[in-house]
Amino acid sequence: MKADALRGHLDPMILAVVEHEPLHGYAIMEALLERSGGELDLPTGTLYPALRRLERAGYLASEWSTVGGRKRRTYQLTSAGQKMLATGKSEWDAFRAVVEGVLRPRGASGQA
Amino acid sequence: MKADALRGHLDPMILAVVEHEPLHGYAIMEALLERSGGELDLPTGTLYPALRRLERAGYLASEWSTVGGRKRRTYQLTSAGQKMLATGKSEWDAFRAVVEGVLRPRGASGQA
DNA sequence: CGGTCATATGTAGCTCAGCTACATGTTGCC
DNA sequence: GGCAACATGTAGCTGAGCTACATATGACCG
Repeated sequence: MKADALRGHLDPMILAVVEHEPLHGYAIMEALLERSGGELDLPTGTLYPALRRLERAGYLASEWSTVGGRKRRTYQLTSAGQKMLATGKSEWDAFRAVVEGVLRPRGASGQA
Repeated sequence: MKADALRGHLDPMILAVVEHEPLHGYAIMEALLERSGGELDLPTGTLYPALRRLERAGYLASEWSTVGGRKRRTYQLTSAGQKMLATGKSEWDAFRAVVEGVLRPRGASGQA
């Protein structure tokens, strides 16, 4: 998958992954990989800054813990994050409709 | 629509618009606007550089003409452009599947 | 005849998200 | 000892789409 394609779509995807259960960064990476059927393999240089961005924006809240000697920073969705996720989903639907309307127009005046 | 969302998806959309008939820049803008139901209103600072980029890449070929005293640069799809459009469409399908798999997972192990 | 809108094309410069590459440390296995 | 998986993070680059600006013609109105 091309890198640019993700632009602006990654944030809601991350929020969606922690919607029902808080997860730490590494687990979020694995969840994205699994939900995408192995397609979405984020580099750490993408994920961790994104998580900090989302926390700074108030959509995620984090908490440190130690499990088996390893430090984890666990993120959970805030209420603002829930709203943002809902917004993101409907924005995705709108975006998808736009792209498909252009890529595969049907009906009235689109076709030559 | 957020600006970032378009990243990496605009190119195939432009190619799709000139798939069946060559169009000049301004007409491409209008076609995108129409096919998207008024959602996709590109600034000229986005479209014209994009067209030049696509031409440089060999996906479009352009030709100047004058209609009613106004100069037009008309773009048509090259054979490389046709291939690129097909590639772009299937990449879009894959991307869409990834996003929706993450945003709205169903089945096996995704849900909490 | 002057103003303004639609038509038509273009450039300069900014922004910033996702990337590559690097840096650090633990646990577990061979 | 060494390597993989686990776990988190920063510095710096890239480039596409954006804002703002610049230019020019034709059409319509008063």
